[in-house]
Amino acid sequence: MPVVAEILIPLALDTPYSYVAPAGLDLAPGDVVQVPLGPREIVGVVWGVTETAGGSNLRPVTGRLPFPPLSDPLRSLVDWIARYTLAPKGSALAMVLRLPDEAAAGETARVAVRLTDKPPSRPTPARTKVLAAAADGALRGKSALAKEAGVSLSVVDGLIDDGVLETVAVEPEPVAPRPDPDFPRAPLSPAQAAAVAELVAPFPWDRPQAQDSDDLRPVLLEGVTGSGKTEVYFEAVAACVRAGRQALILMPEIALTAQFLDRFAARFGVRPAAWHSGIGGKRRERLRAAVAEGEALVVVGARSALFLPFARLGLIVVDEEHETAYKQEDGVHYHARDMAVVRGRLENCPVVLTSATPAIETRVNAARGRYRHVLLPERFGGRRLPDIAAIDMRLDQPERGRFLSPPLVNAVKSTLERGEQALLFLNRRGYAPLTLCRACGHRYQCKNCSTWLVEHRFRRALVCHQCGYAERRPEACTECGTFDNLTACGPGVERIAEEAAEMFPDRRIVVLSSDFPGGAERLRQELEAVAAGECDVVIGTQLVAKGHNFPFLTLVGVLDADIGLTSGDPRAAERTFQLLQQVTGRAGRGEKPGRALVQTYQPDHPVIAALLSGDAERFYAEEIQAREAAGLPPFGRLAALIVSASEREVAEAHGQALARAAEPPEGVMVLGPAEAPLALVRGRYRFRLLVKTERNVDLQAYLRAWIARGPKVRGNVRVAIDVDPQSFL
DNA sequence: AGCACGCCGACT
DNA sequence: GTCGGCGTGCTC
Repeated sequence: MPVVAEILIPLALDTPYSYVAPAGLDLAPGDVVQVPLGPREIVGVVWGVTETAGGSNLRPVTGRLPFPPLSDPLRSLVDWIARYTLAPKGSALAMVLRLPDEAAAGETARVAVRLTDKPPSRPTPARTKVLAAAADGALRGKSALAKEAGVSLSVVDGLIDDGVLETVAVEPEPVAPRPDPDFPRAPLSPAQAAAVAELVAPFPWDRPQAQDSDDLRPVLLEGVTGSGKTEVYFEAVAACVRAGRQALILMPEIALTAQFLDRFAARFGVRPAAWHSGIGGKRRERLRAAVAEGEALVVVGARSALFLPFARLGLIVVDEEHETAYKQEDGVHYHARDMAVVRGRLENCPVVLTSATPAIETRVNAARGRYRHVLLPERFGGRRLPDIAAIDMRLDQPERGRFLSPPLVNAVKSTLERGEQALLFLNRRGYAPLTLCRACGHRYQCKNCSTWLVEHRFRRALVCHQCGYAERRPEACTECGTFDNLTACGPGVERIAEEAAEMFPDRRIVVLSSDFPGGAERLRQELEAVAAGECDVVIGTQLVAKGHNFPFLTLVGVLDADIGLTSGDPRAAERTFQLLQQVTGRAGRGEKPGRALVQTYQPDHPVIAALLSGDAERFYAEEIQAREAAGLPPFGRLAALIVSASEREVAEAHGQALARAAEPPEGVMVLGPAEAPLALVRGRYRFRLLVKTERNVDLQAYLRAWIARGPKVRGNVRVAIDVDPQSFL
C-alpha cells in the first residue's frame, strides 16, 4: 500500500499537505524533506506518516534532505506555539527551520599564509615589513599578517602571487569551543554557594526518568542587582555540562555584550557560542549543525535561539526574565520566556528564570509554588545597595526652563569633585517631546500615528517615535505662518545635556540613547568607554539601565520618575518600578558606595514609595492585589487582535467591522478601537483591539470564533493575535 | 512566501 | 488595441 506523508511547510499554512512517499524512501516524523509546491520545490518537515489505499492523486515527495530530523519535543513545541498564539502551524515551523537562507552569502574563505624559501623578486619597504613579521614561520591569516606588518592586504596578495608566501587552507574557526566546567574560577561568596546548592540539587540530569517530578519545576532565581546571579547560574550550567547535556542561556539582545562573553570565558575558559540576529550565512548554519549534533555544549542567544534543534538539551536559563524584549511583536507573537518554560517541559529539562525585578506573573507563579523560588538577598562582596532619596519637585523647583533641581545639581557637583561618575537618567530621547506654536497654539503631530512629534535638535528635525516619520523643523509655523515662534515643551536627553554642559563646564558629558549618532557599533564602543571611566556625566535613556556595568558610577539622578505612571498601560506601575529599580541599582557597583536621587512630583505614589523604602515585597503584594481586583493579568487574561493594512482607511474600516463582530460573552471585555491608537509599524497601519477576559475563559476559542464571525480577512488586511504572558502552567 | 490570474489605467 | 500595475487566491 502507498505511504502518505503529511508534510508541514514553513509558510503561513495551518495544515500539513499530503504527499506520497516514493518507493524505497522510508519517511519518519521529523524528517526534513523537499517537496513540490505549485511550480517550485520547497523544504518541509514530515509531520505524520500513514499507509492508505488511496493517495494516487498526490504528488510525490522529492527526497529527504541531509539535515538531522526535528526531534519530538521540537515538533511538539511548534504545535504548542501555533495553538497558543493562534498562528498558522507553518509560520511556527518557519521559526525553527529558517534553513539555507543565503548559505553562500557571508562565506569568507579563511586562508592562512606562511613563508616559502623563495626571496621576493622585487623587495620594497612594505614587502620587507611583511617578511619581518612573517619571519617566525608561523601560520597567520592574511589580514592578520597585513595588520601586524602595518601594510595593506594588497602587499600580502602581491607576495602570494610572487610565490614568496604560500597559502594554506585552514579549518574555519570553531563555532562552538568546548567550555570547561572545571576551569579554575574565583571563589563564590557563602550566599552564592548556598544559592547554587539550592538551585542545582534537585536538577535530575543523572536521573533521566525523573518525569513529572517536582524537581522539574521552573525556578525563579531572584537577586538584587550586583548580587552575583550570573555566577550562580553559571554553576548550574557547569553541572549541566558535566552531566553531558547542553545548556541554553537566553538574554535580551541588548545584554549580549562582549562584557558578558568575557565573564563567561573567565568561568569556562572559552567564550560561548553566540546566536543572535547578527550572525549569518555559513557561520549560522555551522552553529546550527553543531547544536543539532550535540557538539555545542553552551549557546548564549537572543530569543530566536530558543528554536535551535538541540540534541540533548539539559538546561535553559532566561536571564533578565522580566525584559520586554523577550516579546516578539511581529509575525508569530510570542513571549520567549514563556516559550522557554514550555520547551523545558517538553524537553524534560529544568528552566531557570533570573531577575532582580521579576515580572508580576513570574512572582505570582513563584508565590503559588508553580515555580521554585531561590533568593539571593545581598550584594556580592559586602557591597551595599545605594541609598535612594526623593527630591520633591514641588519644593525644590529648578529655575524656569531648567529641569535639574538644585539638590541634584549639588550632588552631581560633589560627585564630580571626588572624581566619580554621575548618571542622569531620563527615559526620553531627543530634545523635547512636544513642539507648539506660541502664536496659534498648533501642536506638531505625526500624520501617521496618534502621537506628538519629538524635536531632535541635533538633527534639526521633528520625529515620530512610533513610526520613524520625520520632517525638518520648520522656521515658521506651518499653521499660521508666524516666524520663529515655535517653543519646545518638556525635556529630552539632548536638552538635559545642554543644561548639564552649562552647569558643569569642562566636564566630559555623553548622551547615550538608542539613536546614538553612528549606530549600534559606535554606541557599544561608547558604553565601554563609559565603563572604563572615560566620561564624567552620562545622560541616558533606558538603554543605560541594563547590560553594561559602570564601576566608577556612584550617583544616579532620575530626572522624571513619574514618566510612564500615567500611560494607561495596565503594566505601567510594574514597568516603572522595574526600570527605576534597575537604573538606581547601577550606582555603587564598584569600589565605592553609591546613592540615587529621584526627582518626582508624587513622592507618595506607591511605585515611588516602594522604590524609596526598598520594600519590593510590599510593592509586589499591593500590585498583585490591585490586579486581582481589576481582573487584569495574571488573574484574568489580556490579548489583542492586531489589525493591519498598508492603507490607513483599510485598516480602520476593517478594524471597525471586526470590533462590531466581537459579541463578547460573559466574562470577556473588548476595548477599542477607540482606546487603540493607530500606529504605523514597518510600513503597515495597525491598531489593536484589546481583549480582557476573566480567569478560566478559553481565550483562544473566543478569539478564533470572533475572527470567524468577522469580515473575511483578505490579502492586504492581516489580523494577528497577541496573547499576553500568562501564568498558564 | 512565490506565482498566476484578472481587472483597471496609460502608452505605441 | 496591448502593457503592466497590484489586489486576490492557491499551492497537497
